[in-house]
Amino acid sequence: MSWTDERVTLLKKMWSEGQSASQIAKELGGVTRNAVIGKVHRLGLSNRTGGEPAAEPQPAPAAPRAEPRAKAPREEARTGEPEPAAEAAPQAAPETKAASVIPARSKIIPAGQPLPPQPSANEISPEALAKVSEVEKKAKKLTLMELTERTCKWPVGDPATEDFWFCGLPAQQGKPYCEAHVGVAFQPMSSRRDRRR
DNA sequence: CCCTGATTCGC
DNA sequence: GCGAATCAGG
Repeated sequence: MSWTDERVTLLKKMWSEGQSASQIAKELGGVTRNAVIGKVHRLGLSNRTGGEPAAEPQPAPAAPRAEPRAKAPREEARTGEPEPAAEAAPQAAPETKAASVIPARSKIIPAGQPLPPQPSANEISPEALAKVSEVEKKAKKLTLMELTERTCKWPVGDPATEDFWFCGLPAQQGKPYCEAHVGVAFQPMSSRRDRRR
């Protein structure tokens, strides 16, 4: 496979959307994530800050090459790159209609089984809920059959309707949900403290 | 172990 | 230019 115009276009699109190199590679087919990453760099869009070039001055003009080639171990010397890479999380809206985001508890729960924990809104941190609502937009919306060992199995919607799917985003290693859903699924004891009953 | 991107360098 | 191998990190 070669980097045709449309393949590059798709690459750019997905990369700017925040898709991972491996996801892009799968989508494109015929290439590995390494190929994707390599291309991304050659295209000069390694900096995912969609907008600006983030002008990065070239401080150190490559120092003298002590020992040239040779099978010697890689030179880890990074001439210079303070770049804190602004990880500005677009948390924004604190109160994102979170409530509607919680997986609806159907009235027809079979014999009460493994449905994921479905805490009530009032006992989850607003941040976590906000995160969930954000993530939901990017959810893969998988069907039961499409879930795998490593996809988020958080259910969304009412199982009794067509509007039901599973998150499907990459799950946290060892956990059944993606980062965002792990956040609302597993809470520290402290938060459910005075919930005596 | 799973995954991520970054870099090098023979091709 | 390409991308496997490798590195570094979560």
